[in-house]
Amino acid sequence: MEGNHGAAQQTLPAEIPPFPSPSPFQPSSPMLLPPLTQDQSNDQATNYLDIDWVYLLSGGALNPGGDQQTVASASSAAANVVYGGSGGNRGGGKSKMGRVSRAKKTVPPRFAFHTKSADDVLDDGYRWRKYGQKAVKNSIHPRSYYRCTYHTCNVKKQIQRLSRDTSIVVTTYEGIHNHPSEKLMEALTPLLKQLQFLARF
DNA sequence: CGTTTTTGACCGGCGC
DNA sequence: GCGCCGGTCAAAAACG
Repeated sequence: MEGNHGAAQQTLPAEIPPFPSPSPFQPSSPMLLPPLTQDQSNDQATNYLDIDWVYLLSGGALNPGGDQQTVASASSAAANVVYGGSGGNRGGGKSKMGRVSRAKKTVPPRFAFHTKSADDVLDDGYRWRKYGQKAVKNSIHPRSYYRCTYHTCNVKKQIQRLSRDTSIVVTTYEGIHNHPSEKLMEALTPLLKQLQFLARF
């Protein structure tokens, strides 16, 4: 979000270190959100947490007491994306401005995945509703914005492809779900029932 | 007919 | 203060 454009502009880290090895990550396997360090809300410093969980889950070991990959690298490659505004004027033609007070500017912790997949949106067990799409600078691929459709859940995620390697999809999560995913519950219900049955003895 | 996607406009922050 | 830029809104279309 920190729109520092000029010298080094790159909000999303286009340079998360890639996997050392192809991880056996299946897009259909439900993922639990890993524990996050609650942001300490530094004044204006965006607390950018960028961990390659796929790498971690696939056997990559962290140094104890060590530093995760808190990468906030910014690379600059000047290239202007020329995409003309489409002529067709369609939805969204609003000219009123009395918008209700927006959410405050709190920057929840974010973390990104690199996924090698042919499909943009990977099935993580939650239901997402797309609410935006923007062209990314120095990339021909757009970035898509999704939001969790659960009633009171405000988790968001962004999906974009690397311009260089089209097979790499970067999924950036923002926030923590306050509810279990229906797919997870569906998978867990038989186990819970069996657990209850066994607990009677 | 309800839900999701599409897509230009709008908003707020930041650099100059 | 202006303009760029990334993120969000919301009307209409698309989808089932």
